[in-house]
Amino acid sequence: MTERGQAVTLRQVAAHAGVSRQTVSNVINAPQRVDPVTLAKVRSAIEALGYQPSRTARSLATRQAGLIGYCLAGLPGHSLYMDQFLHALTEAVEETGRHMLLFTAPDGDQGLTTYANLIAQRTVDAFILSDTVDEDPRHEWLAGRGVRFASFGRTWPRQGEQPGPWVDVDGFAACAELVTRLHAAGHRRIAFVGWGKRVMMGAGADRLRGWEAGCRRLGLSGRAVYSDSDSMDGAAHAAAALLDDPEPPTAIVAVSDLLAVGVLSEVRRRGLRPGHDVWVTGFDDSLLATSVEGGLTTVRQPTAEIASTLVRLIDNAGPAETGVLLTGRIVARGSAPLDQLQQR
Amino acid sequence: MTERGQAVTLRQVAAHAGVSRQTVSNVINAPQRVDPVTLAKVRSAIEALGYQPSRTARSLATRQAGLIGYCLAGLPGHSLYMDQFLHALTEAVEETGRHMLLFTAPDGDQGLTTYANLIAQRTVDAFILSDTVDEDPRHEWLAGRGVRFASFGRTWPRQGEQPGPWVDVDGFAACAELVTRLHAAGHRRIAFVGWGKRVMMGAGADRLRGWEAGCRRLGLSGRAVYSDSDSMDGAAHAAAALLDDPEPPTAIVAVSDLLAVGVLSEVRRRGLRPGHDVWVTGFDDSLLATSVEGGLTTVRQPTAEIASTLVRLIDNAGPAETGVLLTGRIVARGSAPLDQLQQR
DNA sequence: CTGAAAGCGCTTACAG
DNA sequence: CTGAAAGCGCTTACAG
Repeated sequence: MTERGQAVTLRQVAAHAGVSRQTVSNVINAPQRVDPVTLAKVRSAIEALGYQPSRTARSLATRQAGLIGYCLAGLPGHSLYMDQFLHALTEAVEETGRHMLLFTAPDGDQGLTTYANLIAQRTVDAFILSDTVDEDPRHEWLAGRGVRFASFGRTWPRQGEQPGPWVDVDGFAACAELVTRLHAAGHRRIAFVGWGKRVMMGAGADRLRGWEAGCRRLGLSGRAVYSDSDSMDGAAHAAAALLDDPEPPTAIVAVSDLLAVGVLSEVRRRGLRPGHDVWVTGFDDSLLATSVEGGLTTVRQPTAEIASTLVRLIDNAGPAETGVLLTGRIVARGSAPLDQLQQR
Repeated sequence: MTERGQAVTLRQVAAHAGVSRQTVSNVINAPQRVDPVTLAKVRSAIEALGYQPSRTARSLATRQAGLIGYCLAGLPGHSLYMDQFLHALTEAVEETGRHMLLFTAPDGDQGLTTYANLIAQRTVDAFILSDTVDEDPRHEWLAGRGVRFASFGRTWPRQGEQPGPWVDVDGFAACAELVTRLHAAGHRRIAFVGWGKRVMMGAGADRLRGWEAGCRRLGLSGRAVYSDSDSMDGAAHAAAALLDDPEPPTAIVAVSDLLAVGVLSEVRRRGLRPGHDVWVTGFDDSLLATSVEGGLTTVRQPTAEIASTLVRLIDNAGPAETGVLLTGRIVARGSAPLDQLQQR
C-alpha cells in the first residue's frame, strides 16, 4: 500500500513461515516434493504476504525471458484481420505462462537487426512471425542462427523447403470450395477480384489458384480482375469492369473482406441486390463482414487454433512437425446465401 | 553461430579487454568517467565479441523491468483506429529504450487482477491505458496503489477529478469546427449520426456535444440519430431515417469512419452523390477513409503525438501535468470537399 | 580513473 | 523432505 510498495520477496516468506528460502522455492516450483504440512504452512505465508515471485529474478536464474517477440507490421494498416489474430495470439501465449513482447522494425535488413538485438539481449525466447511475404528473409535468417520461431503464413520459397515451422490457412481449398458451392447454388459465371498483381503473391495467389482450380474442375471459365489498390474503391472499380461485361458474373469471389465490401457497394450502386442478383463473398470474417447489410459471406480463419498451434510449434524443438495447414470455414450470410446443408 | 549460441557476457568482454567487469559496465553506463584509452579498448572488445548486456540481469540490478504494459481490448474488434495507435505507441516506448508488454484481461474486476499480478511480479514498470470507458475503474485503482500509468482517453467522472495523467483528442472542438466549416460551405441542415445511446458516452458523447454546440452557435437545429449497432449497416439505417425526412440534411457528421462509410453507402444507394448532394464526414482517419471512392473527409487524430505524450506522462512522476488535450485535424476529401483555405 | 565487494531475487543441483 | 552453497549477469556505491 506504500508508494510503489516494496515488493514482497522470497526471503520474507521464508522468514514468515519459518523455513528456508529454498523450501519456499520448492513449494512454488516443485510442490510434490514438499511435506504436506510444510506446504500448507508456506502457502499460507505466501497468501498472507501476497507474495509473487519476481519475474526478472526468475528469468535470470532459469535463463528464460518468458517473453515471445512479435513485430507489428509497418504503418499502412495491415489487414483488418491482424487485430483479431494478435488478440488470440496474446491469449495463447499467456496460457503458457509467458507474455507477448511487441516491437516494431524498419523494412529491409534493418528489420533483422532488431530481431538480432532482441536475441542478443536475451529479451525474448522466441518470435512469432506474421505478415509473411514471398521469399521473406526473416525465416531463413532466424533458422540459420538457431533462433526459435513459428510463422503464421508461408514464405512460398521458389525452391527448397519452407524454413522453420509454420501455420497457415488453406486459402486454396477454401476458395475452391466457395466455387463448388456457388456452382451448386446454380451459378455458372463466377468471377474473382484479387489484389493488384504486384502484391498478388503468397496468400493472395493461393486463393486465386483455388478459385481457378474450382472453376476448372467444373468446366467454368470465370474472369479474374485485380484491384489497383487495397481499398474498397479499387475493388469497386474492378467489380465495375466485371459487371460491364456483356455476360456479367452472377457471383464474385473477393480475396478479402475489404475488397468484398467494395464490390458490394458497386453492386448496390447499380441497383442490383447482393445475394439475389449478384452473390459476393469475402475472406477473413473481419468486423466488416457483420457490418454490411445482410452480412457478408466469408471465410473464417480458425484464429484461436492458429494462435495455439503457433505457440505449440515454438516449443516443439524437434523437426517432427514443420508445417500445419488449417481449414478455413465458410460462413454464409446475406451476400451469398449458400445452402447451409451443403456445407461439408 | 552455435545452436542457441551461448550469449556473450560482461565477464568475457572484461577478459578480452584485460579490464575488470566493473569497467566494462562503466563503459556502457557511464562512459564519461572512463579513460579514453580504456574506453576505446573496451569498446573494440565489445564490438569484436558482439556483446549486448542481458536485459534480465540489468533489470534485476536496476529494479526496472524496462517494460510497459498494455491491455488489448476485448474481442469484438475495438475501433479500427486502435491498430494505428498501438503501432505508434510501441514506437514511442521503444524510443525510451523500453518495450511494450501486451496482455489480455477478462472484463470486470477480474481484469484488475491481471494488472495487479503484473505489478506484483514486477513484470512491468507502468501501464498505458486505452479503450477508456466512463467511470473506468482501472484508473482509480491503479492511482490508489501508486502504480504508474497514463491513459489515452478520459474517464469522464461524474464528480471529482480524472484520476491520473491522461491524453485525449478534443472531439468536441473537432466536431464543432466541422459544423462551422460545413456551414461556411453553405450547409444549413447538418445532421449527426452517433453510436447507439447505450454506448453514447465518453468520446461519443463529447463529439455529439461538439456538433450540438456548433449548431447552436450558428442557430441551426440539426437532427441527431443513432446507429443501433457499431456497424455500417446500422449507420445506413440511421442515415435512411435522416434522408427520408421531408427536409433532409445536406450534410451528415458521423461519429466514426465506420459509421460514415455506412452513411455513404445509403447515400449512394439513393442515387445521391456524396460531396455534392450530401456531404459526409467521419472520425479517426482510419484505413476506411482512403478506401472509399473519392475519399472520406474525417478528423485525423495526432497519433504520434498522443503516443509520445503518453510515454512522457508515465515518467513524469510529479502531478505537474495531469492531462493533455490535443487537437484533431480535419482532413478534407471527396465526401465533403471543405475549402482547404478556410482551414484554421 | 579503476577494481574488489556486495547485492538484485530467484533456481538448481547437491548434501544431509 | 529440507537447507547451505553456488550461480544467473548485471549495477551500484565505495575504496583505492
